[in-house]
Amino acid sequence: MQEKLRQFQRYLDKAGLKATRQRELIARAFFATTTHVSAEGLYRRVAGRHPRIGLVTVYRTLKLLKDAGLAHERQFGEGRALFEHASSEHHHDHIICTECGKITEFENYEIEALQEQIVRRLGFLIRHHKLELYGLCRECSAATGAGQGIQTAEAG
Amino acid sequence: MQEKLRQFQRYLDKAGLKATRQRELIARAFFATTTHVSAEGLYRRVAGRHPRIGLVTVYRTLKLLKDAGLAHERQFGEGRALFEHASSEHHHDHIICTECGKITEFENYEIEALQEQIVRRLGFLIRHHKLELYGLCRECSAATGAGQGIQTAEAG
DNA sequence: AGTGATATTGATAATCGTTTTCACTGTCGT
DNA sequence: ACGACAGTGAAAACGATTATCAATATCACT
Ligand SMILES: [Mn+2]
Ligand SMILES: [Mn+2]
Ligand SMILES: [Zn+2]
Ligand SMILES: [Zn+2]
Repeated sequence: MQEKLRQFQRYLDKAGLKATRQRELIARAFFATTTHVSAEGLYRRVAGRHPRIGLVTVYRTLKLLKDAGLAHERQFGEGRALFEHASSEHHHDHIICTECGKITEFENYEIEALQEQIVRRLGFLIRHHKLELYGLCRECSAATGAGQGIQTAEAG
Repeated sequence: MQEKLRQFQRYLDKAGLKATRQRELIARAFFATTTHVSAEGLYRRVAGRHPRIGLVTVYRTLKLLKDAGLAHERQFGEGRALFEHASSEHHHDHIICTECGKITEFENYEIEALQEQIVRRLGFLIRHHKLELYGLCRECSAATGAGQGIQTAEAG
């Protein structure tokens, strides 16, 4: 957390940007999150104790955090974007429960490798990809009484 | 095309909806497309010869076509949605050129199978998925002079 | 073919997350 | 401390899509 804050300060300095009170507060709140958070959600966390900060500045600071390589922006389905730490850890993809909104992360080397092959075959140069599985989590599928039989992945 | 139109008419009839002049014109224009088209794009095609049709009706008819199982709606990146025929053919995923917007389709059974495994392991019940690869197509990567060396898929 | 209940249309306004604008304020190198 | 200029926040703008609503078209039933 302290290290990430320092990284952010360093980025601002190198980019000739100013280290403002608001930026530090927002970055601190962001690094304190452990899940996927929306701009609005982060705003509420910050505004709780610092009412003078505007939602616009949260949007702007999140963009800076992305530029600094410290945040990833995700667009699940429609609606608002969610942000999460851009850990130096592994890349991961997501499973989203369409009922309760729960987001589960996973990583699968084989899928990534297969994507590689496909792309190379087609002559593309891949920059990034998006793999999202939508469905019901264990709890929600139990609750809605959906059969637990074998399900065929069919996509949209 | 004639068959798809008939399917649409049948759907409208069964759902107690009316077969209007506008719906037929819009459906006809949609079935005449061969690529991914936006609501606005389809509207322009129709409005060319039938200026009395409104964009709103295009949106509404596209929703009906989806409900009838004849169209798929895709959300690539941000911005407007694109629609394409929901052929009875195989499911497919997409590669999108971030430079020129070209969309290439592909299907890979192994990836689908791996997704199955992951999901089953996590206890989810999958409804649909989204796999999109973003990068430069052959032409654009040549034009921008990006090296043709081996590229590592790294995702966002 | 005519009637009437009601589904549909299209112009317009509303929505919603995000970005721009702009006058005022804060930061930081000097 | 000064001053250039980047940053802030309130409000307005944005862009794709959806809701409203009065006027119109469809179609089952005569
Ligand atoms: Mn994540
Ligand atoms: Mn397609
Ligand atoms: Zn759930
Ligand atoms: Zn291209």
